[in-house]
Amino acid sequence: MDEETTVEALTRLGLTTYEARVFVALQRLGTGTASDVAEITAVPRSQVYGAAEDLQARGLLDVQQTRPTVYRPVSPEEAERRLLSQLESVGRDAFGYLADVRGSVENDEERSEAIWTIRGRANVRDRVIDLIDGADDRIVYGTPRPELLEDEVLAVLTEAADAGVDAAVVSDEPSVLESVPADGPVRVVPQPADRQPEVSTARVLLVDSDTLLMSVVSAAVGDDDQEVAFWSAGTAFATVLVTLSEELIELDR
Amino acid sequence: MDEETTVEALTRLGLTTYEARVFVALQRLGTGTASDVAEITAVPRSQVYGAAEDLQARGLLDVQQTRPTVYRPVSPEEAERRLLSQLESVGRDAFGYLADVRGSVENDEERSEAIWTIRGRANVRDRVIDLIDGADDRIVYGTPRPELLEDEVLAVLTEAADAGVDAAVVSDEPSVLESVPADGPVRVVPQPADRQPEVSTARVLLVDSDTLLMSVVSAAVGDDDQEVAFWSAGTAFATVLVTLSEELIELDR
DNA sequence: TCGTGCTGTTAGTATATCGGTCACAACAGA
DNA sequence: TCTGTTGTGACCGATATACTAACAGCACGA
Repeated sequence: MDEETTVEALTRLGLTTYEARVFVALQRLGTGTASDVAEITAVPRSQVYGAAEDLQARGLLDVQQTRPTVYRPVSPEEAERRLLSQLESVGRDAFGYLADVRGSVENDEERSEAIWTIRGRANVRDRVIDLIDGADDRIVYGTPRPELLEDEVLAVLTEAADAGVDAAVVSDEPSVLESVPADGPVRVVPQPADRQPEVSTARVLLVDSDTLLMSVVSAAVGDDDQEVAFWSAGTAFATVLVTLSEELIELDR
Repeated sequence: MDEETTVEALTRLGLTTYEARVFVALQRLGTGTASDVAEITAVPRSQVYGAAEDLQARGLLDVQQTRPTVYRPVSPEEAERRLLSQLESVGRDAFGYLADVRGSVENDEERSEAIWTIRGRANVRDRVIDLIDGADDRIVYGTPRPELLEDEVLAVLTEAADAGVDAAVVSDEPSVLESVPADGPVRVVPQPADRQPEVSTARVLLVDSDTLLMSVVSAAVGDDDQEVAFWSAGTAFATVLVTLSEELIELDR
């Protein structure tokens, strides 16, 4: 992470480019005047004053009212706390309102048989966790890649298993099975190596008899792998797919 | 909190106005097509597609690849978690870098005798907490207004007192003193009502023998009160001011 | 006392992002 | 085949913001 990237990150947290640059420069300086700041970063001296005023209003720096004015940034840890807690409180209000109005518009169209798609590994993982959370009866989680049995997933699996749900991890890859604690409540089900359900499947998740998620990783897009998943719950589709998947997996209870 | 405010809040969390409107509309709908969304919110139908794509990339909605395409937002709680954790990780990187480069530029100018000013009540409160955290020996915190003895401040006072620091709250206002638990480690020191140190003082904080913060509330600016504070630490100024303040306060140990 | 350089403020320009409109081809159902 | 809807892309204009320039105090020294 270099300075430019840091400035960009700070703008994503709500600062303007000038504010971010001034703040970073002041961190490097410890304390400094507008001229000091303008010297070591690409902000015109005359613009430092306005940016600093804004930063002061956000609680990110203190001001020494002398001539010349001297600025003193709060510590990075302090700044992180303040910025994030400001954003959190903004978020609390907004999402509270959303929870209120949720589903407030009638939607005559009955969208049954829905199959939803998700892009991005983190997003897929979050949906997996969501679906596991809703399990009543049993869960089957399969992947040939150890990195796709994330800690968070394993945690909710364990949690569900502790709550009485039959939870199993299946794989043809020993390293995946080994990452599940042997003495824990989550079962492991090895698969024969020649029995690949789908060639490029990244994850399979079955929950109860009517919920399924399946993902693939396409190496094509951009630099890094792009995981794409689809899922369905409470639909006939899902039920059929779950049954199908079960047949492909040797599930010795 | 109405819809417009919510949209604004979401933009502060990094969404564009269109993205925010689409997301809010989908919460109200449950699920919906681009046309559904365009109907109940001020986003041209043609622009819904792009906004939804972006929201999908952020993990805020799933997509049903049918014709017409149907969108399904994640729950508000889920969305809040994802947005904030995205921002947090952005922040972690940035502030990690800042902690590295901190003070990396030599600053020959010795800025001793610094007195720093702070604007905004929350910012003042944070600095108060910061200074209390650094106490070794004793803390005196005075205010005539019960709302300026915030819970967070009382908490760190108690924490410090538990750690062996002599912590005292002084006030001429009984309601302030009553908000300090009588059986707790923080002492209370009543002041005679006629003994106002400074007419409009909002807070006084003394830490050890060389740190002081003092704030006033000016009713002039804008609609709400604007608290302004100054503080100094480790300076001769501070030492003198601490001594001065002590004389104005009847500190019977 | 009169420069000279620095400080802080303000007006002003340029540009890029984003909100908003329009046109159109692909598609589905009648 | 006709018609309304869908999804895509080009286009425009306004606003925010990065950036420039000019200038009036103030400090300090010749």
